Amino acid sequence: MKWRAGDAPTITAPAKQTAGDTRMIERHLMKIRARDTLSAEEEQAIRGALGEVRTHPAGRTIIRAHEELSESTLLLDGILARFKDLRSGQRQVTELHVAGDFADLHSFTLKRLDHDIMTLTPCRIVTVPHDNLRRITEAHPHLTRVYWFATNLDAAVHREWEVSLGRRTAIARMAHLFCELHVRLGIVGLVEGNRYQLDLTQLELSECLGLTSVHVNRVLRELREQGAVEFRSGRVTIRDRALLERIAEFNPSYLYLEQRAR
Amino acid sequence: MKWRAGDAPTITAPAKQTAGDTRMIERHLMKIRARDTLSAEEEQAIRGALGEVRTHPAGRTIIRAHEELSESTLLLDGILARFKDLRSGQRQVTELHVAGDFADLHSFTLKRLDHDIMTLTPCRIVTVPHDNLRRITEAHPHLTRVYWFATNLDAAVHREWEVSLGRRTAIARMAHLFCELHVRLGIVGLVEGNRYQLDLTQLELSECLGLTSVHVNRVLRELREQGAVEFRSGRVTIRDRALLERIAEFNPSYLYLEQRAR
DNA sequence: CGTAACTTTGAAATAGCTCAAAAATTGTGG
DNA sequence: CCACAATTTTTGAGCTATTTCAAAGTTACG
Repeated sequence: MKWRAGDAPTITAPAKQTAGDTRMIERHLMKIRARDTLSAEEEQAIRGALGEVRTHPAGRTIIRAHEELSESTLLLDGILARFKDLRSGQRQVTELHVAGDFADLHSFTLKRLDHDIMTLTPCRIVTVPHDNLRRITEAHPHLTRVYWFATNLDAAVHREWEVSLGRRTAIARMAHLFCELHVRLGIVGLVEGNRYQLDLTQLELSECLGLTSVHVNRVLRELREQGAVEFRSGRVTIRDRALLERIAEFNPSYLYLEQRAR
Repeated sequence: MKWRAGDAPTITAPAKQTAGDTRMIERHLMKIRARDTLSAEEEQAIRGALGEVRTHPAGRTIIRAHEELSESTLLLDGILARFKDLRSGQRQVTELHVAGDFADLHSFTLKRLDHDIMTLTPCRIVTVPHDNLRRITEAHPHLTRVYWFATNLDAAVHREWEVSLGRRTAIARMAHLFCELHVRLGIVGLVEGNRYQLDLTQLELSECLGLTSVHVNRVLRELREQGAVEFRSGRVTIRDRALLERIAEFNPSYLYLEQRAR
């Protein structure tokens, strides 16, 4: 079952682990290295900044708007959603996060968030205390830019979603989201060929796309019938990537997938 | 007349001025000080980072997507729009910028932008070379956080626009934009009582709101008839702020208008 | 003062929504 | 491992917010 925000939170036993586990932040490093270089020293600085590892079941709001935050959350596994609800109960997801993403690196400078963050699937996360981030900004200018870049990348995703929400048709929005996630999950090694796991309900997809779940259902059928992409039991199978990207008018340049000079 | 992107750019004679002009960046400082404190030394570092002053007429695309950038643009006067066009010619504005905003501080870490930026009114800007920003990040950790915060604030605005575009009705979107600009222009001293200058066409408003200009026209009439707000000849007059905010479901917390600890 | 840009209005069309219910799937306790 | 309960998906039928198309006013400026 998937829980809505507002349900009583279940206490999650924080599964403390050795934060230095070499493989743990592998996907995070893959994401950084898709765009920049990291020195051994910088990698060490990142590892040294890690706090506790925790696991959360699906459907938990793990960060609430307006709460003062003293750490950021790095997603190791699972899918997180940033979202806002209107009084009517309508929800808009403003970004999805995948393994390797910071869910709320922006809380380092904002101190509190203007939105909630919830788990859409079971998630493993590691905390990064702001004090440690501050030390990084004082000692590692390049690494600071790397993380500043990461928050600017979130903003670029927000902009592309604004274009989808404001101007793309329902089918193009859906196609665009599948394209984006294909790229983002590919970067961190979570795509096998033309397939990737995406354990969201059609309601959750609709909350990303500014549509109703009923219409998402119809749009998924249309995409399937056109032979572009299939979404079934939490798995996306891209049948015709060129077609899908044409429907979406997808241009990955907003994901900044090129190496930058230090 | 307002020019569309794609028109031949007119050469703008860069009006070089003494970059140190004390008042010049006043609005920029007001914006920062609405959320943080600045030491005299930091203020000096900002002034020392300024490059050339330029003026552009309305309707010029002053920064193009994908171009490599070596400086950022601080808006001194006027209104700028970040936008993306679809193949159909439909345009989505992803953020409006007002005096005191950096239009593209994110280009410091991104190196190139995923969107164009154009002047919607005549604009005066001052450039800030990235080399100077880099020097700031190496010598002024707090000021670095202030500017990182500024880009995170842009992202917060993007998120709120995603909510508008995805879930708000046309009338609420329009009302919300008027509320947002009332606050943002107020911060930099550009609101007189219940009125502020906003020299945009209804087409430009529609490009912000994911609507057609025809529907913007009808929505403006509705807001006027309800007695909430009037928009006439480039001027917004708020007749009933409480009503306007109720229509918009406006909550300014996403604008982070509180002082933060250094 | 003429012309381009912008605003306003009307009428018809439609993409996506709402409401409702059935079918399929998934998770759970026994 | 089964059977139930809950969740999720699917489909149908009617509805509506917003778009489209078209044309008439209005404003602004060279």
